[in-house]
Amino acid sequence: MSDFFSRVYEVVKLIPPGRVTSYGAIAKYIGTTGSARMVGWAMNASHSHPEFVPAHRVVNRNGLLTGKHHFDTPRAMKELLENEGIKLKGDQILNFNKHFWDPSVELEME
DNA sequence: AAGCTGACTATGG
DNA sequence: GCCATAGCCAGCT
Repeated sequence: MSDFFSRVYEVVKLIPPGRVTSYGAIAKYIGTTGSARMVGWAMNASHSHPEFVPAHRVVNRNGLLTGKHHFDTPRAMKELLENEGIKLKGDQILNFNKHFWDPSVELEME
């Protein structure tokens, strides 16, 4: 498996409960800024990962649950997020800025 | 082997 | 402010 995927999974697993981040933020943290698609692709391949990857905590830059349809059930993502205390308006995360978790900042990585 | 697709993001009109 | 286009790169057909 590529290191890229391992790093994505590692970062995603580091996302605290009740927090969310964006594909772009993860991509930036890894160093593949601009390749946010690859992060999403890694999520799609997360089913090949031996450990659970909280992909439901990863949303797009708008705080929209774009990847919900890739879960077992379309509402699984929403249910998981609400279960962690995140309020949602349909597929849109409310107070997204407040729940936003930037690995480049929170992990104080340089 | 070559081309298309995709869980994104930024920029331009 | 919303719609269209371009850049990104690895996996799948």
